[in-house]
Amino acid sequence: MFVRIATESAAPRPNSLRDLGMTSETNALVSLIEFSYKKGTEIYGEKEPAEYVYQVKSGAVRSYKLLSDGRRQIGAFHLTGDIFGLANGSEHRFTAEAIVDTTVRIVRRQSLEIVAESDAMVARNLLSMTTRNLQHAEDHMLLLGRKTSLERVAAFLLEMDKRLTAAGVMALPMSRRDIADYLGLTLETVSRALSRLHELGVLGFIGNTQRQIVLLDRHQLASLDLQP
Amino acid sequence: MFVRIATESAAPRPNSLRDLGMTSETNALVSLIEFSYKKGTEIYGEKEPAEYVYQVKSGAVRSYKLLSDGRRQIGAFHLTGDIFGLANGSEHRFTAEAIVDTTVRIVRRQSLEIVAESDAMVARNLLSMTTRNLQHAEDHMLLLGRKTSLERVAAFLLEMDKRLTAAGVMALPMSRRDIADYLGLTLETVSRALSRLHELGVLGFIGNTQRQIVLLDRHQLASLDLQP
DNA sequence: CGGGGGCTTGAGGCCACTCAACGATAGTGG
DNA sequence: CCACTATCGTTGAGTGGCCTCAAGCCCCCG
Repeated sequence: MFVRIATESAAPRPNSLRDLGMTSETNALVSLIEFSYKKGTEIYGEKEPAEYVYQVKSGAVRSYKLLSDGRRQIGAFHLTGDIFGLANGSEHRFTAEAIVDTTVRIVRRQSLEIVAESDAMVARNLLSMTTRNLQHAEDHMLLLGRKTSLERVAAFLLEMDKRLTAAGVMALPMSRRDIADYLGLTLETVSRALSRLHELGVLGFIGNTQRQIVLLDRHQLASLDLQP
Repeated sequence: MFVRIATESAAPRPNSLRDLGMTSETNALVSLIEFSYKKGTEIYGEKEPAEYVYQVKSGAVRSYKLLSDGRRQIGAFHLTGDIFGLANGSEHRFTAEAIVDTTVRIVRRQSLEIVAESDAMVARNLLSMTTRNLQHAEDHMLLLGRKTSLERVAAFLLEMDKRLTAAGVMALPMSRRDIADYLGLTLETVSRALSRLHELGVLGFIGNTQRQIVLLDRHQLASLDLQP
């Protein structure tokens, strides 16, 4: 599973995983290590003991649950900068896989807990991160329970737009199947919805791969979603 | 909205809301007050400032989100003993309504936060409660995204069985419509699924209302759900 | 006792799923 | 360098599970 190991570069750039666990004095307690995973490999499995907390340095990760017959529900995508695997509890509740070649930083969960015990700010950060995850799950329940396929795809595009658009174009790392399993649809339905949005002039495709999307009309897209 | 006000009875019985915020010394800081809500009334609304945290003393509560066209997704039912409204963040993310006549205990959110600042155990309890809520939401995403109607209803019955069965019979406080909006279905589909489970001999109805259910075959019900 | 809300059941329709074919692309090995 | 293959995405045709609409029953409650 672990493809490459490298100690972190010496330059102490600020980053959220460091921010989460470290005031300057306790800094030395927690070491940040990097790991790389090839496309498609598992980072950890559901029910495995949660030994580490992860932050995406580059690449993308999917967290999912499986039913015994293979139906899959992706709970979240983790993109550059995101922290995941924070399974407060001894076991992971999702399986995490690299969607593309991915490098992560890790810290031992235990060392975080020890620091949190004495540092109220660290404890607050843990809580606010968990709360953010909870809020995402709550919004996603509404999507999965009550939205139409077009609304789901529109919501997905708006979410990704906020998180990974660079220079006006959104380079999706995940496949149609991943999107479908995130939105509770089939890949064909996702494809049809994207084609429909293309016809409507809401989005355009760039290049010959279908994973680079440019949003032409965010306003119309937002009206196709429907939050309140 | 507030129907009746009563100060808590003097006898200091242990209860989780107290456990959450209190070590014996700080006890006096946080006062527990009771409020009662008539069936169908709102306890708080989505986007309202979250001033209080609640615990159900008796009755039942639904937490839900609405889309602008009226589609509703219930995120959770809160039954006797449950703590809710812990919206770590300044605004509530759900609307909460009393399903039946309900009495709750409340504490100011702010007083909890102050205590948490100095008491690591309280902080840990806040985090573990939020984590429990997150876990529930994660499981519910799998249900909403990937399970069939029969699997959803079976899962619902098993969940309620764990939480409110007394003397072998489960007295559901919520209507078919509430169940449907919790499971991402229509009330007719819920009704049909229950009828089907009745035909299969998995459950029986008691009395002339349809809300008292006795589970006759939990094993078969569990096999109709499907977690792993 | 009349009215209304909650529940069940049936008939029909629709949206998303299933199954299938096809084109395009990227990776593989001769 | 070029088949060869596997993977990914799109699109069409047909099906089916859940939704919609409707009727009727029962119970509660005024």
